[in-house]
Amino acid sequence: MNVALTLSTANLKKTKAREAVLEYISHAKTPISIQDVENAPMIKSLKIDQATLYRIIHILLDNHIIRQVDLHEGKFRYELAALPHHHHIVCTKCGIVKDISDCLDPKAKQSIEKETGFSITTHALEFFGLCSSCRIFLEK
Amino acid sequence: MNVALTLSTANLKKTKAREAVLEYISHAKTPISIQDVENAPMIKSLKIDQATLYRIIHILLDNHIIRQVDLHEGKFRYELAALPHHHHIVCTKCGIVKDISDCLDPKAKQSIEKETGFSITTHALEFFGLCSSCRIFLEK
DNA sequence: CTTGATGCAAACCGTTTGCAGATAG
DNA sequence: CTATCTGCAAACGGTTTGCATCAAG
Repeated sequence: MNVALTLSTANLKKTKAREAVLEYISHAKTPISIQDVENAPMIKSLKIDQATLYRIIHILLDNHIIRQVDLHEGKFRYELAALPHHHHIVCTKCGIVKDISDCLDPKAKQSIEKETGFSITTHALEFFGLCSSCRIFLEK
Repeated sequence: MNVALTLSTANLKKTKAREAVLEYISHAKTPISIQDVENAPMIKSLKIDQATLYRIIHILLDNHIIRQVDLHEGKFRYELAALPHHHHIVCTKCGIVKDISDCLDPKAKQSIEKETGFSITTHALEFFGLCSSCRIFLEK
């Protein structure tokens, strides 16, 4: 992804902080938390304030450049909004997160809308369990 | 549900605070938050400390009397563990929560375990949208 | 009588905010 | 030059903790 172009397309001022944060998120292999962002060497060296990081994240969310992910950790994570729709599986021991391509049967949405009278805009689906390494470790 | 019996079956001391909290949760129609618990008149009149409420909730969780629900609100909710497995739909405008009976195709679990190498212990599925009242209100 | 439950106060973590000064356009 | 982005510090809401006291068994 072209970070500078993405920012200018969204009419956002190009600043060192914004470029660094977006650069970091766009290279992440899993959804990342604000804490991950602050600890990234690339960001640390710029000494960006935590409040600024939160503000940048909100701007990127508002402009649909990133999306929020909630893996029931008591904090949010973020990933590029351009990624295709998918879900996540989390290891409850080591915390590793993997993407899942599988999704709901699309018929489910309609039947739930009918059942509840809601109009559904989004859904979230998270799986929890043990990754293969943790499972092997626990079996010993 | 018999609150006193539930506590004694789990070898938990029967106290006013525990009985009141469990009584309250067992009559709730939707998953409730700690804040809901403290604001319930029944609980308020007993002047139970917030720290105590959190401790009671943890004990009930540990003993599988209640379960944690995460509706992406930045806080947790709780519901009776004895309720049959189900999911939730949340109105993003007014916050109302409804239960959903629908669930995943059970085949999905196996295919995801195969795809990822994880052994899945739980999953969570949340729907977000507008309830019928809020939708009507917004259309006007 | 003894273990463990409670109240109180302090602290935690993730997040938001107000304000003054810096900087992109 | 002006709008807005940033750093700093303070505060927030949800949650956890240490410690002394109290009550269930």
